Amino acid sequence: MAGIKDVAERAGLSIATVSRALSGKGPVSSRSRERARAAAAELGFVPSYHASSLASGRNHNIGVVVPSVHRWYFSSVMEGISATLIDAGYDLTLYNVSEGPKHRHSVLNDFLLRKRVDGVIAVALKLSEAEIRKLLAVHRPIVGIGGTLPGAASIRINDFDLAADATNHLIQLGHTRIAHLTGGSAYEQDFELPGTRQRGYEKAMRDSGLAVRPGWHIPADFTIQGGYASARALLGSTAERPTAIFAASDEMAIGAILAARDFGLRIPYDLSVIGFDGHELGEVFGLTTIDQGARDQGSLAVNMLLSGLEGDAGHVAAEAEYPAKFLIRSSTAVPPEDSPRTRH
Amino acid sequence: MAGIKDVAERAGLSIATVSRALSGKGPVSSRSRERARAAAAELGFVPSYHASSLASGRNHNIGVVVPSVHRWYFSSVMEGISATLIDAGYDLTLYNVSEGPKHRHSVLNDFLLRKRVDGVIAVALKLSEAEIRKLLAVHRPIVGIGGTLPGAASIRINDFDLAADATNHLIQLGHTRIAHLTGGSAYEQDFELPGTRQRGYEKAMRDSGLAVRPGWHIPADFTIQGGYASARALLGSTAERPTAIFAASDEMAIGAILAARDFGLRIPYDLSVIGFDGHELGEVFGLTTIDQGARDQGSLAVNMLLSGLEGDAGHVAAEAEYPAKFLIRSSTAVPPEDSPRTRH
DNA sequence: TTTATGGCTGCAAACGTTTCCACTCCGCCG
DNA sequence: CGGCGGAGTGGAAACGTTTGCAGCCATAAA
Repeated sequence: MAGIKDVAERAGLSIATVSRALSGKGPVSSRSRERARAAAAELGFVPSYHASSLASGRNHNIGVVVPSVHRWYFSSVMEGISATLIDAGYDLTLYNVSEGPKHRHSVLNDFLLRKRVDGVIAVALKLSEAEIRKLLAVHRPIVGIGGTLPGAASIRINDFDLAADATNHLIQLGHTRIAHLTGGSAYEQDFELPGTRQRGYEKAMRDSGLAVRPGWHIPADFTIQGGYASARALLGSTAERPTAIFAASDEMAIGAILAARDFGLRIPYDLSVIGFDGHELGEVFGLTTIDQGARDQGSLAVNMLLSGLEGDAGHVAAEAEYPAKFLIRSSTAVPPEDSPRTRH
Repeated sequence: MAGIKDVAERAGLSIATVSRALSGKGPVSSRSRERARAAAAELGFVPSYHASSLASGRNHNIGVVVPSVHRWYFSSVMEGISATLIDAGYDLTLYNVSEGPKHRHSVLNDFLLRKRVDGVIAVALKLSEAEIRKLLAVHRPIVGIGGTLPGAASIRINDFDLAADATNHLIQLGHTRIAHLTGGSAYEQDFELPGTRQRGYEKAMRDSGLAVRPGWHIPADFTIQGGYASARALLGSTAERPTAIFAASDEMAIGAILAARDFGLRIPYDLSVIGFDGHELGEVFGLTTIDQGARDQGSLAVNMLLSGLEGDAGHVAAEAEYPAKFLIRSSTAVPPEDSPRTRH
């Protein structure tokens, strides 16, 4: 393996000059620059990552902590993050802590403290203040996505208002019996948005003087399967049936649509369904939803991080609210005229 | 930031001893070990990643190259890889090249050559021999998943035989008019398995003397949306309708089921559908499929890589075939008795 | 008592860059 | 015409570990 020394020899230059020529930092005559480049190319020289990081203190590496890489929202964000990082010439070190608290703990207290990343993006992770403090002590910038980080920058959507908007959309159509599919408790551990969206739903209901029936916000786990199972239970029950469902994720909404079909309910005539997220699959089902642009949020997070890294402003802009788009398709309509059968 | 020097001073030991004590390599008296540990803990010492990598030549970091992190198969494999790596104390550097050839090229010819990873896992990527040669020159082990890598280790399932099995399952049920949903051409660029599965399908058909009608293997793009669109086109056409569909992915199979429902076809009475992969969602649809244990393949790849790294065997075991499981659920049955209407 | 043995230990040399500093030119301004 | 500044260069000191080597001191064997 050729080192910078070999390049210097071959180019007839000093190591220092070659380093400057290849990195683009510092003044180098164009003649020297050419020579250095040529020699490096001939030798197939690639600078040692560790040596240069050690000497410069810059890693060109961003750590990303996610609760799962398998679910739609996270992999969407990841796509945005990874594409933007590659373009910027940065590595992306992935810490997927889906295996539970053990991994979460070792990542936060071991892996991430070894100063091998220049910054951290935490996706939908509720970090404690102590955890943030420790991270900030080692890495300049941290940005959170989908959840505020006390003391660090973050980018998020307004889950509360948007959930209220979604609910209001149904209310304005004339619905009064609106159920809500939300996150399960296991999910919640590290993740505040299910709760936030649920509160948005409750507020909209209350503001319109509508009852939030206890049986009508149902934990699912944000997946199609979960939404399907919960909606089956809901729609199959002998109690009065809702005329609309607001699901806190598109996946659960799709599950609800599938369940409704099982019962022969036509969407949107017998049942309106609105989701939340902007899942590509929503198109197939004509799902009305709120598109939160997960992918773009990832890109944005990277840009925030990198600008805070390059500019020595030290800390990154405090908090950015990402504008979500209301997407009205064909899964929501006015409620059925005949107040549907009230069994029993 | 405390360095090893500070720890040594505090513990009243030499730097060398502290290093050995903390890393566990080399002989250290238990008394020294205790002292070193205590001092390190008190100072909150975390060894510098780059310095130790530079000195030791070991990175404790694996590079993973994937064509996408957003689709089911890849994110499943990633889950397995990431969990196993964290347990082993390794970092995972993710190179997601879904953005196309530009990223693919810079990752393979730039990012990965800077010796910052100890090994590479390439998922479903068709690497050229030249690319593999360059990688092997820098990193000892490389293992591929879901695609053979000439000259490197790989772990894969037997796509050809399994696709034939799936097709034969339908044939044995009595089906003769069997359509196949396969990958699209854009997808194919870097990925050999759609073609392989298609050839398995064709072989099984030929072996049973059945016609492979040109209009009946249809490109989709491995997604639910793609499968849905293709199946709609297929089932809605005026031509003779197949009684069974073999989809090269579960997602496409699910799309086909949704499309069939649109046409009022009952699964499996009017139409049998078999998938391929082991997608969790298959359960909801009662999808008969071949579970290829994507997640476990990821774990296995890591173990192969790490054992080739720790043992200085140099190269990793050549090629492992992962056993897939045939999962018969309720989406396949004997074909309808009345040879269904042949329109036109 | 002497000599081998072997576990512990510390010194110092890597590892391969980046970057500070000092130095030499050269052109330009006063 | 002298001094000044700035571009270009090279030497050498970091950066913070790991590890080869050699020395040391017990203990066991002769």
